[in-house]
Amino acid sequence: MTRARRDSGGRPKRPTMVDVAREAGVALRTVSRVVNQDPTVGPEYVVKVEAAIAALSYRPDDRARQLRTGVTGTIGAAVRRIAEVNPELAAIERTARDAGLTLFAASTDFDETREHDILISMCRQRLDGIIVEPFGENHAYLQPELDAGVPLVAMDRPMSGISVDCVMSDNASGIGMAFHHLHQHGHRRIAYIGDSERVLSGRERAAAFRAALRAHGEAVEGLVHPGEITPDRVAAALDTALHGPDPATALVTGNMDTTLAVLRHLGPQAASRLALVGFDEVPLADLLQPALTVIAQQTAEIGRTAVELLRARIADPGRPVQTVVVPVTLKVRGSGEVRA
Amino acid sequence: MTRARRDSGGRPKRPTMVDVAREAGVALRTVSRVVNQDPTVGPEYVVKVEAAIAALSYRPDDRARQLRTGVTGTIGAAVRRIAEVNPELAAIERTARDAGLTLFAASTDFDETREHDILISMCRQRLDGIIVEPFGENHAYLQPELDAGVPLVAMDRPMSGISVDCVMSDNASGIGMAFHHLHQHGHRRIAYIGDSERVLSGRERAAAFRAALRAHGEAVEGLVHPGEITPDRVAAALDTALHGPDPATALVTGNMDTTLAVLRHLGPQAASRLALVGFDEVPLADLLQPALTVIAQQTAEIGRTAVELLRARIADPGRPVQTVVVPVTLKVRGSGEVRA
DNA sequence: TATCCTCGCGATAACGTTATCTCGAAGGAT
DNA sequence: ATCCTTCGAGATAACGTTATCGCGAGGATA
Repeated sequence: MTRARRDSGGRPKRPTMVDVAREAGVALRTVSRVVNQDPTVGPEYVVKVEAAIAALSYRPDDRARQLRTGVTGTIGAAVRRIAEVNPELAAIERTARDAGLTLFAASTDFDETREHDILISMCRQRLDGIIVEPFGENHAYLQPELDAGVPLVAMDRPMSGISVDCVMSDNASGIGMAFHHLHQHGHRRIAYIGDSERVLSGRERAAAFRAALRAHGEAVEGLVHPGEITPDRVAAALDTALHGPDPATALVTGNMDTTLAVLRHLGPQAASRLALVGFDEVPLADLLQPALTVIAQQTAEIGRTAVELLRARIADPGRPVQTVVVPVTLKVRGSGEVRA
Repeated sequence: MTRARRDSGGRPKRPTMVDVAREAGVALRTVSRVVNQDPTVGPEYVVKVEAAIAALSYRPDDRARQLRTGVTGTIGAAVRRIAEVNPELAAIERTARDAGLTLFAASTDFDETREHDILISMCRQRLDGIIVEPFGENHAYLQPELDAGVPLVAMDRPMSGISVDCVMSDNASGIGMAFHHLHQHGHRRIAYIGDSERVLSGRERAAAFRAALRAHGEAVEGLVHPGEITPDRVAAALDTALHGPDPATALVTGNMDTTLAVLRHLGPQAASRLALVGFDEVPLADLLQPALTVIAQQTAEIGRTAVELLRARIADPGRPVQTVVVPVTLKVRGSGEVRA
């Protein structure tokens, strides 16, 4: 057992390959070969080196290895929120692990500046590739990184100002399915409350809803309410839709946060009388009364595809940019089957 | 605009400080000084270097910097699940960011092998410190890392086999509060279903519940059911507690997953007739009927404290090991106030 | 036995950055 | 006018690893 050296700061200094080589009485390069399981090393050397590694409790420094080899074996994921229910991220982590890649995840936190900082930081760390759930308005600042060969994949929404691979849900079909489902249950006044049209997914969903209304010969006025997802804004939209002269009897919500805001504003009693289909799965949707009917995104498929797109681009930086659209499914649970 | 060089692999090669120095006509060291905002650089040099940086779209390589300086500015968090509701992790990310630290989070996924791999990988990356929500039985394999000066903090549970800083909730008090609350509402047969006593939190909570029963002169038999959190096991425990000769009228659940398993097994009708207090906050607890009364952990405080403990240890590796116990609070919402 | 490979280990350069040291020029004091 | 100090920039080593190259020993072939 060799005592750990300490540097001037007083903090212990970890042994390096040089130390191991000295301890084992072999060359530095031989230690490297043993660590990397190079088969051309003689068995007696392997024994000596492994003994020295154990004696010093040597641990290779990945930073140095990465610097030398040029690859990090790590991909980054800049998502809106880690630490919240995020099945896409879970799928990304699982897929990355299966591919032997380490995942580095960070929350952009609905903050454009933070998104910028995270992405630039990931570039400076020379990650092998980056998956981003875009939030900002303009990502043209990433063009130099793209030119430098940084593999980049957008998830849930395309990026603006640059051309990158993208995987996203079929928003239009999903909204169409929700509308159609409610229409089939006898509703004629169906309202929509959803996210702001600033982001593409919000734009697509609101547009699809307007199109559905028109296709069924219904008027659009007073029924489509995109905007910020704040309790107040959602409450106002809800009041307009439900308490006007020609009140809606059914509602489609454009994403999970809007769905929850609606449920909280209405309260359990009123909510149970309203026909409601939410876009996006909601945790514990099955425990609510009535259980919540939703348009579910294939989140696992989206996350998996994001990693596969990224791996494909890492393997072939020159391949054509690709957009994958993943279908959505209707989950009938009760709230969407309230009759008019 | 200088064209990006390509290495033999065909992938673009990013410009380095040497390239910038050549472009700017200055020494390598001067570029480094500009990048690091060294005030001793003459203004005309700053202009020249910054122009060269922009022209080449140079981006410093953090790996090389980290290797040279020895610090990564990054802390790791090995938690059971990123991508699930995890307020502790959210607080960790926020606190780390405010401290100028990058957070690297990974899911141990309730898998001891995976936990081991993640922790070792974090050590190899020479992160500045590690926060771990321990899962495995024995962490003695981390002793060499501790000796080497790797700062380590346990969250939610202490670690076994090594002595490290720890922040955790006051489990015993929480269970006591839950029991007392139900007792005050007239219940005399109160059952407990919770996690396995294999882990310390499960052990503490079950023990506290037994102690509460004894303190109130109640018999313990048939009322305390620790074990794996599978739907079948929870269902069996529930049947034993509720359908025996002397059935329980109230229930304390030992953690969120148990609470959800109970609610799902009982169904909405039966659940609304049972007095229930859950340990741990449940997402959407306010939307259930009745809304769920819980013992809430101060998750934000726990996450923040974990980072602070880690920073303190990074700053002073020799400081005494410290355990912080954070109080819990009772959130009265309805389910715990069902009378006997 | 001489020659040619082949195999396996060692010396050394290189990855891209920062830290240490040197050195020249400028400016003030004697 | 000379010396000393100060200031700012350049040359070079170093961080810990892997890749390239060289070289000596040993076996196969002529």
